[in-house]
Amino acid sequence: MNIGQAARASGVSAKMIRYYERVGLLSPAGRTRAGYRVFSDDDVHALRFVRRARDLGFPVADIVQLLSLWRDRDRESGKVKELARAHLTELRAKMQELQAMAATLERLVTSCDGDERPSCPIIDELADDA
Amino acid sequence: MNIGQAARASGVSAKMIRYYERVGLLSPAGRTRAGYRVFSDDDVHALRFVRRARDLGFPVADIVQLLSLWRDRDRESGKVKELARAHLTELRAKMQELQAMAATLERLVTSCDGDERPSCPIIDELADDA
DNA sequence: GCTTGACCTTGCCATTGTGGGAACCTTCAG
DNA sequence: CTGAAGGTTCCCACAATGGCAAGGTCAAGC
Repeated sequence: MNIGQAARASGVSAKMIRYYERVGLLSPAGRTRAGYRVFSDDDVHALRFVRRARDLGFPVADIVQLLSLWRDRDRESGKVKELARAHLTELRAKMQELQAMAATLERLVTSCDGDERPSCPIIDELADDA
Repeated sequence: MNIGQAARASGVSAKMIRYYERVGLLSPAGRTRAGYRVFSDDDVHALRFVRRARDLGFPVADIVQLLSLWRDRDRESGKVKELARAHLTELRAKMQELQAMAATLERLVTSCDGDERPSCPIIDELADDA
């Protein structure tokens, strides 16, 4: 099948399939004589794998590892778990950053009257000379 | 003062000061005859404002608005509050995305033995044929 | 006055993953 | 044969930040 069909079958856009190939996440697809990429069912399977990993927020670099572990019949599940755990730690760190911002912002939003008058604790805190 | 001093005084890197000027967040700084940018205390004050807003995760486009509201003696605090509230909504949305990923990932990590054997629910779920 | 080091200038490259569009070629159906 | 749909590559853009390189400037010390 060609790239459009593979895209529809996998849920990965044609654009991204080309990108993944370019950055080495996927090995170069075969080509017809005219230069069209050709995909097998296995390729589509791999694309779905990639999409699911992306949906979990794994960066492309991690997915390279995950794909290789997936294909390794002798993998140690410990390695997969380590990757996942490290990523989970990343996610939690980002969540905490956002959480901290949100907490401050919430406090400010709550304390601001938000009417037609200029007095505004939000602006005041941003402009704080301290 | 020159850009390095302004950077140290504001906590915004020289690189970012130039960037903010280039993208129109800050009006172009004055220059010495030699072409060095010159900053006033007011400029530094604005830079600190920008840094605090960035620390709260406001995108540059929002900060353009916030700066203009800060300078507007007749601002309506309602407009500030609206900006802040919209950003807070964004933050919460991102947190929820991350939260969903983290929840799935946590379930998977917990269910994986993570030893030297290949069996791995994490890989299984990513590769799921369903 | 000259050298040296610190600091300034601009400009380009990289990041991360995704989309948009142009210019051009291929395939297939009518 | 022609036209539509879809493939190809390449460039651009996003957001915000850092790094590096080549070159100009300034101030201090000799």
